[in-house]
Amino acid sequence: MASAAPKTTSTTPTKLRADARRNRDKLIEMAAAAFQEKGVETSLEDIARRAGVGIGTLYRHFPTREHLVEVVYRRELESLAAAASDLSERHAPDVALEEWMRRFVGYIATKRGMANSLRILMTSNSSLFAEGTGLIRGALESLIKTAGEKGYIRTDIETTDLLHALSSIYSIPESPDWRDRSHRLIGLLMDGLKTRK
Amino acid sequence: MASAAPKTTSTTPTKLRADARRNRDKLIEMAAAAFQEKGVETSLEDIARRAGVGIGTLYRHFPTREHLVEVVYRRELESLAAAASDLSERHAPDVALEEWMRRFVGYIATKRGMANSLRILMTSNSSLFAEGTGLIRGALESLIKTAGEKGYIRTDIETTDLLHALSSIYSIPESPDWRDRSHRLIGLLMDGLKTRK
DNA sequence: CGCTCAAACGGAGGAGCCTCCGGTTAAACT
DNA sequence: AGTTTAACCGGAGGCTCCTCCGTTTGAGCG
Repeated sequence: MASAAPKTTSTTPTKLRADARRNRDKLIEMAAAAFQEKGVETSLEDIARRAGVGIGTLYRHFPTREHLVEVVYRRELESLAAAASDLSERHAPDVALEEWMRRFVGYIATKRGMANSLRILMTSNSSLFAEGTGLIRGALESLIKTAGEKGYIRTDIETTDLLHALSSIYSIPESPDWRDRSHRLIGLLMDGLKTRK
Repeated sequence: MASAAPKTTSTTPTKLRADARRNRDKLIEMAAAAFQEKGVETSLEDIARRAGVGIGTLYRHFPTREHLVEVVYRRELESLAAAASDLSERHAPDVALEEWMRRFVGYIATKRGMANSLRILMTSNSSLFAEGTGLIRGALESLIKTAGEKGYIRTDIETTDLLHALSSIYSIPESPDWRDRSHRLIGLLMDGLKTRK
């Protein structure tokens, strides 16, 4: 009964008519923006409106709110992972690492508050999250590795440990200076990473 | 910010105007019936209609769907627990135990399918569930105890074990003969309980 | 009793959800 | 280029949610 969900990767493989693909992309883009500023509870009708399509079109592409959330979520995760190699090319390894951690924090910041809705996704489609953390872990790992090899930071760092340290930012209570706090924490971590053992 | 939720026990202590209490009780009763036959997703408007009150009245008493669900849930839990002593008075200890287990099974049967909605409650108000299982455990325990003391069943039974065995019925896949299966399981358990070690 | 008024009622109204289907159009074929 | 048609579009419609506020009523008091 409840099986065989169609794949909905952001790099959609299924062939779509030109107009369909256009609308789909626009919807994802607008949904991302809307989720950002109003949380996942935003009106779907509003998202459709912003994308300049009818509500019917939205529902055809994403039969469920969760489908849409999933695609947006995965997309952001992928771009965050991709940013790692990008930053590596453009900056010194330590700068790249720090900047990436900042972005990571910025990313999970937007995810607070919609924890409840994400939980539904989490239980119904846990593979998404497994993949997701895999991607992130990989990105962080490669940053650590190159920075370590080139002598910018120590080499005895466990990726998992650093990831945990970053994730702990979740638990910093909501407050106006949340961003500052998390950035200070990252600074602290960087100092620690640069310490020769 | 999110704290100090008003107590909503089924034995409501807060003084209410006569009409208010009447409506409240009627609403709970109808909600229980509606949840039973259509699941927790039933239209609240429908519940109000059945209870013969306006939707506004429903929302005043239960600002949230979850509030209503909680009250109904707790009520049923309490009556299930209360049934234990009732059965004890009316039947031989072993019969009482078996009958109670049947009712228990019947109860959790109605809770399948609305697992998702209950999960929200579970995370937001876990004390309810702690209390709930406590009540149930207590009821089962006293049934086992008297049946054991009077020599109807063996005395080396752990309440928790039996409870687990009963709860495992959750995992029996949905099917037309679900009820039969679970009753056979109970029969099996009873046979085991009567075996002198 | 009859008055008073805080408490309770109830339903209209604005907004969102989701479905359904007649109209539109990209793209394959001739 | 013209035709065909399957894929796609969009919004009206039926339903539910939840709030807000004018009206009704229970119950304490003179």
